[in-house]
Amino acid sequence: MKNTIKSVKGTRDFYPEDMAIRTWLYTQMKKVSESFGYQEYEAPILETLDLYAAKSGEELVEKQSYVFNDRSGQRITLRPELTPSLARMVATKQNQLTYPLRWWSYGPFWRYERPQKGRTREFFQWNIDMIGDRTPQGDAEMIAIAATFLKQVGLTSDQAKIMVNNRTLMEEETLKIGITAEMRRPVFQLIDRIEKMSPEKWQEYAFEIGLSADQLEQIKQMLDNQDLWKNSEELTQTFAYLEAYGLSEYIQYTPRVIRGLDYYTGTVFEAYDTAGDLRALFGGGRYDNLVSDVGGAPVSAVGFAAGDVVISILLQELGLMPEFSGSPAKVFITTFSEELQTNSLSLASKLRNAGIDVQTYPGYTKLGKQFKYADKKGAEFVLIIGEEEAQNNQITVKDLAKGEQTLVLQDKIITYLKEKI
RNA sequence: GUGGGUGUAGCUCAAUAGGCAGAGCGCUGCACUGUGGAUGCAGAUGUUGUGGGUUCAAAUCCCAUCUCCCACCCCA
Repeated sequence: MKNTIKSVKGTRDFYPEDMAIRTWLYTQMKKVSESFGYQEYEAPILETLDLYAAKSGEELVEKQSYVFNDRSGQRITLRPELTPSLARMVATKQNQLTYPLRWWSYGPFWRYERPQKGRTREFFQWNIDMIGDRTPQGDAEMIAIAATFLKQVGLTSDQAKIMVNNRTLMEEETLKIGITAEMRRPVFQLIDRIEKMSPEKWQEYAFEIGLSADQLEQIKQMLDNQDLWKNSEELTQTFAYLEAYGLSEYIQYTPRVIRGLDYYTGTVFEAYDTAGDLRALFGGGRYDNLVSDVGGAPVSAVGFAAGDVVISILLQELGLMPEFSGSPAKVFITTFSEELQTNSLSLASKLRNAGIDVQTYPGYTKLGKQFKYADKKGAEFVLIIGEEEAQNNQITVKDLAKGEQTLVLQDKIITYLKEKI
C-alpha cells in the first residue's frame, strides 16, 4: 500500500461483507420496529446549527458537530443526533398528526470525536420514539421494544441487560434528604458518575458540590437500594407491564442509571453487555419538553437510540454475528469455449427471466479455474454447456456441496433448479 | 481537547545485544488442456508509515511528522 489516498478519520469503508452485516442489522431493527407497529421516517442529514443550539448538550454542539458555512453563509451542520429533527417535524405538522405517533428511523450521524473502541466519527443509529402519550404503558412498550431487539439479534438475558430507573422518583427521593431543585443537576451528575470514578474521588466530588456527610451517606444507601422502584407508581406499573410482555428477564432496576442528558424527565434506561466491557448499547427515556423547545405545543415522548458500532462489537465477540460472503447468485454458468459462450449467455438470460439469480464467467479459461472462482463466490450449482450437452440439448449441473453432477434437459432446467434452490 | 501505545509482504506476525528483511496464511503457476474444496512441487511478492539525524553499517538508536489503536472527556 503506497500512495493510496486515505479515508477520512473515523469513517468506515463497507466492503460487501461489511455491507451485508449493515443491511442485516437494519433488517433486524426494521422487523422489531414494525412488529410493534412503528412507521419508518427520515430527516435531512444537513440541518442548521440553530436546531441543535436549542437543546442538545453544549459539548455536542460546540465541540463535536461538523459545522460549515454553505455558499450563502448559513451555518450548516452534519446532524449529530436525530431527536431535534424529529421534534421539528412533529412541531411543523403538529395538528395534522394522529397521536400517539410511533416512528422509527435508521441512518448516518457524525460527531467529531477521537475514534476508539465502539466510537467512530461516522456511525449509524436506530432511533425509535412514541410521541404524544404519557403513560407507564408507553414506557413499558419502549423498553419492551429494546428487549425484543436484544432477543432478535440473539442476545440472551445473561449477555445483555436493560437498566431502568426514573428521574421523577430520584427527584422525590433526593428531595427527602434536602436536595432541592437548584442542587438537583450537580447531584444527578454525581449519581451518573458513581460507576466511572474511584470511591475516593467520587466522595471528594460529592463534597465539592456541597453535599453534607450525612446527605452523602443517604445517597449511598439510596444507590444500593434495589427496591427503591417500589416508591414509584410509574415504575411499579411499568415493571408489571414488562412482566406481561414476558421480557422481565432482560430488565433490571438500578438507582444508578440516571442519564447524563438533561432533557429526560421520567423513566430512563440504558442497555449494557453484562460482562461490562463495552459502552452502552443504547440509551433512552421519557422527554417532555423537546417539541416545545423547537416551537411546538408541549407534548410528551419516550424513545431511545442505538448505535451500530457497539452492538456489532458485542455480537462479533460473542460469535452471534452471521457471516456473509460471496455473491447472492447461487447458480454459476461456466464458459466451455469461445464458441459456446453464447450458449451460456442465453441460458443465463433464460434463467434470469425465470427469476433465478445467475452469474456467468467472463471470457474463457480452463474449467478448473472457473470452478474455483464459482466456489469462492459462494455458488452452489455450477452449470456447464459443453459440446456434448449442446448437441443433446442438455446441461450438466454440478452440486458443489454434494460433489454430484446430473445431466438435465434444457427444457427442464428451470424447474430442476427451482426445486433445488 | 488531555494522556498512553502502535506502524515490517495482501493478512497475521518474526528478525537474539545495530550486522544479508523472514515465516505461516493468502496469491500465481504446474501435477490436473471437461470439474472446485484436499495434497505435493515451484514462484512472485517490501521505499520496514514518511522526512531527517547518529553510525563503517539502522526495521532496530535519536528528532520531527503522519496513521491507526486504547483510555479520559462526551456519548450511540
